[in-house]
Amino acid sequence: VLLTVDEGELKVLLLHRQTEPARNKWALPGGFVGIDEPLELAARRVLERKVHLPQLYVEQLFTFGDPARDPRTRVISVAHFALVPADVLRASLNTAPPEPLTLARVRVPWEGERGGPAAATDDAGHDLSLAFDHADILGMAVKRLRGRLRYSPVAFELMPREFTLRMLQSAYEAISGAPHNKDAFRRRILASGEVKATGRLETDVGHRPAELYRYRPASP
Amino acid sequence: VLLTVDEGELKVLLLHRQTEPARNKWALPGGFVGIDEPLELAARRVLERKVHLPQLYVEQLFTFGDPARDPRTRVISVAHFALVPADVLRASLNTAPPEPLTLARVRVPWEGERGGPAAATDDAGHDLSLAFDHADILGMAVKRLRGRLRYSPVAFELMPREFTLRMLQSAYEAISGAPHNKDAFRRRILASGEVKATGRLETDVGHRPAELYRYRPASP
DNA sequence: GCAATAGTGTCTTTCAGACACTATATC
DNA sequence: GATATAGTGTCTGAAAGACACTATTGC
Repeated sequence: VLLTVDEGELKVLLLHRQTEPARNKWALPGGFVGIDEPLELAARRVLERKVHLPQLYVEQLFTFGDPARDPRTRVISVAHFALVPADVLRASLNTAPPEPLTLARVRVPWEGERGGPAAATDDAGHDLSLAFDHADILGMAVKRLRGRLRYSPVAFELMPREFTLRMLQSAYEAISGAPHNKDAFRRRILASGEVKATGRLETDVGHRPAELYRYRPASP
Repeated sequence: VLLTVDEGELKVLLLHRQTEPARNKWALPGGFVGIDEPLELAARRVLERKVHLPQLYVEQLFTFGDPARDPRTRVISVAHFALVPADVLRASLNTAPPEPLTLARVRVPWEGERGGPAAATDDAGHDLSLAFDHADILGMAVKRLRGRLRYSPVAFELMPREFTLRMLQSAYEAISGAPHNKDAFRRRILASGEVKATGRLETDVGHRPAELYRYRPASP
């Protein structure tokens, strides 16, 4: 489940299936694990084949094993989710071989961290038909990402190298699906010591430019 | 990973391996998934075979798939963790067939939710030798349980039907590995609306008896 | 009465939300 | 100068920690 925040919205990479089963539906990228291959490496390899992306954040999500989830035979999927900054992903998609893939908006029909299936929509806002139990997997990824947001610096994985605090807040809001308090957000992020001011300002923004920051992982 | 809190300490059910590999080491209960069996059902079945326990809390934990984790062949384990009140487990162990199993103390060499392997010790406090990567699995279970503690009513799964707030706090402390503030703990639990006073008091305690409460899941 | 723990009241600290205000780019 | 957003200062309210105090059982 490759997620990103693009233009203030949470998006997911989907592939258009050309073969049965679930032909013409949209699916999360997937593949088989090599007999001597670690699970996370397999997830990275699958993504690498679709979009050439080294060094992205990958985390194991959940293992889906319902006997009926694939009509062909018993398939157990160790789902992972990955995060990548939108600018990096866009650049990668432009150089990738022309494949029937899309970066779809994620529509989450529940609030907070309650969980449940999620939908993907096209640019017009119409739901895409997802293959197999991929709506459940997508929902689980969003739930996990929302949970990580509070206690883990995952949001920085979605930022370019230098970013403004407003950009970071916008990513938080896209993920959590709720607005955040500007003052409190700034105070909290700055107090966390996880960002370092560069002293430089953004340019060409038509209003007072914000300072650019970099992510600096906390030492302990 | 069957965990419980017994006598104020976090404990785990371990089986003594009688056969190679890892002979004479201690292992978490495990087994193979049936070809048409859901994953969580398999976990429940395995536990049921060891200790007859209906209706216990089971949650998928993490899937361990390192190619070298079992010396015989590639084995991928979808680890689950389960919670059971100590009194229920003790009663069940007494009626179970005499098997080489133990309820070992869990020793967590890290603080908070940092994660990492955990150890199991005998009553004298000496570490037991754990089979395969089961120290990693145990550590992951403790990490997850500590994480659940704050935002999820899992601690009630470890309580008998009626319990005092002090017992509940003791379980929290055993799991988190850190003392809690009594006043704040009481306020928080009572304010959560997840416990219902019974009006009855504990008896034969040699000091002022505490009121007994029951768990009442929050409505929404 | 003594020991031990249950349970309550209050003060302080911390932190998030709300709001108002000043600052500084582009146009 | 207008506009829009960046960034700061201050008040308030919620919740946790600290501490002191009262309550109630068995012995």
